[in-house]
Amino acid sequence: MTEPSDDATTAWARLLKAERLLLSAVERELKAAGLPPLGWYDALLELGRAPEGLRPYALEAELLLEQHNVSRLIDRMEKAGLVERRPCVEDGRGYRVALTAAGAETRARMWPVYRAAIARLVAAPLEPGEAASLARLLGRLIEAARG
Amino acid sequence: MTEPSDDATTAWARLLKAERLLLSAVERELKAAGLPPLGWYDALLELGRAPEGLRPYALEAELLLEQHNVSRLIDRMEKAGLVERRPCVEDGRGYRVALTAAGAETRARMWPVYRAAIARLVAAPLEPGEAASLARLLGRLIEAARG
DNA sequence: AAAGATTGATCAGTCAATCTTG
DNA sequence: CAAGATTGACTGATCAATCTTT
Repeated sequence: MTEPSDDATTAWARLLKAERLLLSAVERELKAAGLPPLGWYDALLELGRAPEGLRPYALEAELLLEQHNVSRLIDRMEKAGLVERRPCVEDGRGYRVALTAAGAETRARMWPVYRAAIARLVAAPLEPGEAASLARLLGRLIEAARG
Repeated sequence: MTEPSDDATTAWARLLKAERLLLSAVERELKAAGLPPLGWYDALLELGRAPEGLRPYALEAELLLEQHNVSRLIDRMEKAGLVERRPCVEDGRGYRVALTAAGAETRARMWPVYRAAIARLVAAPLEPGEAASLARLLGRLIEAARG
């Protein structure tokens, strides 16, 4: 079948629209609170799980970013003092990126704002169980796009 | 309630991830076919519904773009010969944007590529009826974000 | 003053080329 | 040569200021 159903086309259009609307609302709230953009949160979160630091290529896979974008994201976050580059003994080509204390602190300040936005924009509009349904359906799309 | 459920948080994370993955796949395919980015398609589609042209502020609302971004999008599309700016008798501050023949033709060439991508990325991974469920749930988020 | 639209400056993302080490 | 990472040049998005007309 090469013809998508109307339902599939509507779902696709709404996926784009919902993402834009919700993401822009979240970014607006973070900015209003004097906090960094959401992309930084994701990076800080991943790095927080690896006290010894992560290789850029590992961040690349987690964040769905390209190599040069990771490189520049790390540049900006390092400049802001939130992460640091540490030499890597096992592979001289690369290094490890690790959270600084300021990075951990910034992530901690971002979460309440982020959490409140998710509660209002995602949890509140849905009936109990619908969030799980939505997560399941989106999970199917993600799996299929990867395979 | 200010604490989102885990389901809501998962749904949010997957909304971001699914949108990124699917959109980047679609953009890749359009580019591989020598076609313009998806944002142009949306604009061409809206303009195709209004033979007499649309005011930029109307496009702004439809496409969820900001005024200055619409202004520059029109610049690029006009430069590519796909739309034209027409004087507007009823309001001297603005103008109307209208499709050219080349714009209509480009939109027609984009649709088969776009349609095939939606079929593969959205329709194929879901069971019958699931696309409708997904569309409904996303619609709820969109409504709530607007209200 | 408010609405419609544009512009210059700056910041982030992308492309292609490059550099270093495995 | 392949993998990890960076850089310069360009394109696109954003911020703040501006201009014109209502």
